[in-house]
Parts: sequence; C-alpha cells; structure tokens
Amino acid sequence: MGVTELGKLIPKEARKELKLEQLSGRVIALDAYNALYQFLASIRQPDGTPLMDSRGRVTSHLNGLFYRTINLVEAGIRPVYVFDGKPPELKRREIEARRAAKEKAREQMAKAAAEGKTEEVAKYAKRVVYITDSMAEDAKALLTAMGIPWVQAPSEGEAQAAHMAAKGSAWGAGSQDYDSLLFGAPRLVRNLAVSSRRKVGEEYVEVPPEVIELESALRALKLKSREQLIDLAILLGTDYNPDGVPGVGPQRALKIIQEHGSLENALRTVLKAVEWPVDPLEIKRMFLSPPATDNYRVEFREPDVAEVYRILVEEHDFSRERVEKGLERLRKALSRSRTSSLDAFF
DNA sequence: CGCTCCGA
DNA sequence: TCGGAGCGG
Repeated sequence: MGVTELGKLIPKEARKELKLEQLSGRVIALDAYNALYQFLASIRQPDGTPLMDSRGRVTSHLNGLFYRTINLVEAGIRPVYVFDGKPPELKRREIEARRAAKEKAREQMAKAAAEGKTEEVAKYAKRVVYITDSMAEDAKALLTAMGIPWVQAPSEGEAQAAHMAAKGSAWGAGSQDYDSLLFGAPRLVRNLAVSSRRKVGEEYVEVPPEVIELESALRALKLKSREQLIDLAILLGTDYNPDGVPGVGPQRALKIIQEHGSLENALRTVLKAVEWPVDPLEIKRMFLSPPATDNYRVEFREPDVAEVYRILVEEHDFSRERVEKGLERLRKALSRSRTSSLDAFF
C-alpha cells in the first residue's frame, strides 16, 4: 500500500532500470514484510491454496524467501532484512481499513467457493493474506540459519531501512512502496528479483529492478527538499491519511507545494477549509523523525547447513534435494563475495 | 515467486 | 538455448 499515488507522480526520468548484477557489492536494507506479503500472495496453487507443510502450516513465505535471497546473494547483493515492529498509533485507521477489506475479501472468497468458481476463489485468496507472528519468526530463523542479517525495527520497517540507508549502513532501501523515500532513504530499489514479471491484462511484462534516487525524484518533481516531498505525499494520501485531501489530485497537490513552499503555508491559505481526520503536521513529524534504532549489526556468516535442513526439511517438509541444491548455490555465492570484496563479509 | 522439465 | 507449463509444501 503505502504512498501509491506518489509513485504514479514519479516519472521515468527519475528511475534507473538495471540488472541485478549492477547492484553487486551493495548492502540493501529490505522491507521484510513487503517481501513476505508478495510471496504469500503469489506462491499459490491455481485454486488459491498456499504451500503448506504436513501439519497445515503455510510455507509460501519460506519458499520465496529462501530462493530469492539465494538469487540476490548470487548477484553479489548483500541483503539485510528489516522486520516491522509495533505499528504506530497513527496507522490504526489504515490497519482497521485493511482488516475490513480482508474481511470482505474473505466473504467474497467463500461465496465464490460455494459457487465453484475456482479462479475467483484464487483472486480473493490473495487479498486475504496476513502475516502471523509465527510466520515472521520462521522467516527470521531461516535467515539466521542462512547467515543473512536481519534487523528488528522498533516500529515501521521502512523507516528503519531508510534510517540504515541514510546512515550509510546500507546503500539503499528495498521495497515496492515509496515510503522509504519519505523516511529519508537516499535510494529506493524496487522490483528486486531475478525475473520480475507482472501480469498486465493477460500478458506478462518483464519488470526489471529499478533505483530511484531521492535527489532525482525531487528534481523531476521540481521540489526543493524531502520535506516538500513529504508535504506532497500527505496531500496525496499516506498510510496515516489514506484518503489524502478529497478533491485534490496529483497535479494540483504538486502545484500547491511548489507554489506555497510547505504544507504549513498551504494549511494557512489554500487548504484552510480542509478538515483532516488526523493532524497532518503529526504525519509530517512521523515521516521526518520516525522511531528507528542504531542497535543492529549487518554481519554475514557462513550458512548453518544443519539448521537450514532442520527448519525447511524436518520442520516444514521441503525436499531435501532442493534445499541441498539451494544451499550449495548459497555457499558458492558467499565464498565468491568474500574473495571479491576484501572487507564486507566476515 | 522461482525452479525444473520438456518440446521446439 | 529458449520459454511455457506445472509444481513446490
């Protein structure tokens, strides 16, 4: 979700498409929940059933996380996954709205199932995706066993990832959402996958990785600062005010910020009559200085092979042969990274 | 989503 | 060597 409208406003000139290998040697702070959601939504059977172990526990997220992480490391990328902590109070309305939307999807799914419409069931099933604590714990345990670092954010994962990128602990933040830019990441990496394909109508279109630099985005939008980008986003709608300002579309919002210079000025003039469900200046403060921690380490280790087998094969019924093959790729890729960059690993 | 297999 | 189909858990 995030700031979808902002994404539509960022033109192609501000985006640099590239090959995964061009990110070789970079530490990228990945929004773990964003990735897990994608896996849980897309790794499914045609009827919408996710992958599950023999005890009925969902494993789609582990499947996706395992193979994607290996691919990133093979490309020379050093991923550090950032997990969400406690959501900010400001997000409560959005979280409730999402829960309601899922509830509705669940009902539609049940209806489609009763009518025997398999494709419809699959469509709605993807909207009902949720990440339980145990799924997050599984993912963290797998990453630890793979030797890949992860960080527990105090609150929003994207804010923590942006903080790490701003400090230089990471080169950029990786997510599909644009919020990292608002939180101060100097670079946002999107579509971070080997063969990112997206269904457009009936066709599948290749979606290569892309980097959006904060400075490029500002230049393209003719804005002077991240603060102005935040102001723009608040007019368009964020997770903390999903509806934005009714009646103000992207072009008008951009014009308001360009001409009035700041949200504060606009609130005193053109937006004087607007009623806000939450204080927009509180939202601005959240983006400018969100909860984040410096208590983390970005350390890559040799994979603990036995532990990966325990989690994936013994605990969750993955095929031993496939996991073995994956671990071999991971091991090779890690040793290559070690010889090519003298510092980084270990 | 990503892997593997198989047919061209 | 490529790419679509089908499966993974």
